[in-house]
Amino acid sequence: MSETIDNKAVQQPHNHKGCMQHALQAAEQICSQKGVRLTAIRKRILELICTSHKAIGAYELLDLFKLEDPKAKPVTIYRALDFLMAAGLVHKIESLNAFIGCLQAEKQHKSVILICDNCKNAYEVDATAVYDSLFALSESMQFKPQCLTLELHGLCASCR
Amino acid sequence: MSETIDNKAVQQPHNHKGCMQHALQAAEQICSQKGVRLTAIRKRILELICTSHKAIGAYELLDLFKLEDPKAKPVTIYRALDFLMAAGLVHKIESLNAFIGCLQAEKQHKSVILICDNCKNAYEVDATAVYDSLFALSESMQFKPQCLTLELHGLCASCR
DNA sequence: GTATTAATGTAATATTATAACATTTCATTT
DNA sequence: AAATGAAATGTTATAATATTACATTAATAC
Repeated sequence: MSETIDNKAVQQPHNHKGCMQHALQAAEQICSQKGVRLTAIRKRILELICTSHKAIGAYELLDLFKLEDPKAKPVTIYRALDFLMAAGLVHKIESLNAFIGCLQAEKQHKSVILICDNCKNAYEVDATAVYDSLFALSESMQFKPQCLTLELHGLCASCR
Repeated sequence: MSETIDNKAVQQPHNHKGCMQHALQAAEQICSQKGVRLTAIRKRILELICTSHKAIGAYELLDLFKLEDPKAKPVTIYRALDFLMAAGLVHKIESLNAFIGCLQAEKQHKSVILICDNCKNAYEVDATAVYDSLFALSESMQFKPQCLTLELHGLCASCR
């Protein structure tokens, strides 16, 4: 596995090819570890998602995918997305109904997604402290936490 | 304005009528303060939402509202929801595409929504510490935070 | 009372997501 | 390599969520 990615660095202008390669390598390894199949469709959808750091909608993906497979249907995309999300390779941004590639799928992560409403880039950054605080709160409420949606909209360093 | 509501108490079995009354009173006051109009439709939609602590979908609301106004259309509901959200009286739960009444609209609040996946109740609880942690993180990333989606699914004290 | 703005009515449609069932592909066993 | 069973994909249809555009009515300001 290649080295991990630095949260701050990736939000600067960067050689994006590396992100894509990293994501695909991680995907191959994670799927083989889990004994699940990264099929051609799934891999291609992941590539399309990782083409940029902007969240992409399912139907946008469909349009792109159709360029190569004109007979593709929505369910093709949603099935691939379900698989990729279950594998932790892709996350859904609920507040956008759109999807981003996970840059660090190989690490178990506690992250927040920072979404720039100007440039539309969305980055996952580590938020262990936030999670700790949330877990403490849950405990005090006797609430058993299972699945967190944590999305912060705003303006990124470049756009503010 | 009546006394504030205790986070923990509201999640126990309680006399729900109080919640509803509190929400409607707060709504009247907030709207009059802001100089906006809590029309009959808007008030009724808020009442319907506050009927329970379960998040309710726009089309479920429409079905209920149609019992009284059979000619109502989706946009009737979405307009009311937009108004109520802008006034801070209702929140959308993005991970459910559904809506809950805000129990403490009169207080400026930094809250997380705890959603029980068993009983479906959703409660907003104060999460100032979580926000502090998030703001510190934002600052370190030079990210200017504007709008947070913070929804924690799990099991509530009664259902765990 | 008239003008202006806000709210609502009405119709149509856009966007997002899933269900149901048939067929094909892949991996395993024989 | 053929038979089997499970997983993936193909195909059609439809469900669920949300918005646009324009007409009409109601409230507020002058």
